[in-house]
Amino acid sequence: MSRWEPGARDRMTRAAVELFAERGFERTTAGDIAERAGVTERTFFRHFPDKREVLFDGEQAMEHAFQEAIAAAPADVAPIDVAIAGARAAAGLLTDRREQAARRAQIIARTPSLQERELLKLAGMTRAATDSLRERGTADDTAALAAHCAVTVFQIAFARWIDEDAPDLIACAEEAAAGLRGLF
Amino acid sequence: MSRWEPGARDRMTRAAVELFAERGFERTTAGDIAERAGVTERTFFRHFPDKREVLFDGEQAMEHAFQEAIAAAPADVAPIDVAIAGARAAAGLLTDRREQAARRAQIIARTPSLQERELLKLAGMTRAATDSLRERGTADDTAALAAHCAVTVFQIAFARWIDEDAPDLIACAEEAAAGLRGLF
DNA sequence: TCCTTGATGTCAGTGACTGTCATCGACAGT
DNA sequence: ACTGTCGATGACAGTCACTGACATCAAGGA
Repeated sequence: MSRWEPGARDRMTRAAVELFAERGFERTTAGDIAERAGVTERTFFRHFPDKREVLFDGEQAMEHAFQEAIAAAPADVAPIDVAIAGARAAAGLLTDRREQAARRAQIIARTPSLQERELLKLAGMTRAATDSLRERGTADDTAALAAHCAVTVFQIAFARWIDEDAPDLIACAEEAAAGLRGLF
Repeated sequence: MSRWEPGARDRMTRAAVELFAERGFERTTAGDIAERAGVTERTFFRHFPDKREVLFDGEQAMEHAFQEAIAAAPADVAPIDVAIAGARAAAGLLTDRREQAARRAQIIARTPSLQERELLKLAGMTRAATDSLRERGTADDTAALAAHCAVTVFQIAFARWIDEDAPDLIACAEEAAAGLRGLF
């Protein structure tokens, strides 16, 4: 038996989501989260660089899925279709966790400072997608535009999935992609 | 003659830009800015809700220009073209101030926390554009997609204007819009 | 047995904000 | 000129997000 209970990081994320849902993000201090998780505030900040980050712990996985799907696409597919395939892959990581995603989205929607962080993560996805497209030979400008479009598809699909009780996130992404094509 | 020198807000924005350029955003305290502007820290926070906001004082004007251009567009123009006309209008507010915009962009590029704030402002522009498109009868989904595309055009045009010494922001926007159409 | 390592606790400190109250020039009404 | 209100500011204390430095202690290896 170790000196401390294992799984501290996981306890902190759970405690944070609970407390944010109960009192809201701003009315929850880092000390509150740490206390509920059975650690000190200092330990909280050793695991998370700031208080917001505790809500964005899985984002890097989506970025990876996005990038790998782009890298894996056949060479003769058009950049916009490659990028959208990446968005679909990222969406695939969420399909099982709809309830959790909805709770998280509700907390973020109520808190401007968390919206900022979410936008930064989406910008990170955009940059990652842009880089992946470039590596397969897409021109810089085209890559950036296609990546932005794909992230837009992801965002709009996610919003509809949560807000309108749509059953399947991937289907929402297809719809959004179709809508995008329909604009031109 | 009044009790305090007038133009306190303007002095604070100037002082902030100077100090951020000299030492960087994080190494500048709100008290530093206030001191150089000849006021107290408390007064700084009466004018700006937070330290970052001092760099984003003119953003609302761009949002208005964006919205009004959308509202003023003829009824028979396609939504994506209306939205891009909005982006062009917003860009028009910057054409005269290239130097200032470049300084600001450099500060922001060095500071993640300022990037977050900028992304939030861009998201505000997207929402405003979406609302304006809806008001002229565009379907919700179409409006959101077109607004996202227009803001993307704005972003990419701005980046090229600053980074690649392009002479004219509006011309950059035309190029970006053409590139976007070329994706489909 | 001793030493190292890794995760944690403890504590003091900085800086971004916020609430509250006092101050004081300007301006209007008398 | 007298007076009262108003708006912008100063002064000050307080909370909370973070950070650096050092101490502690279980586990595992030499």
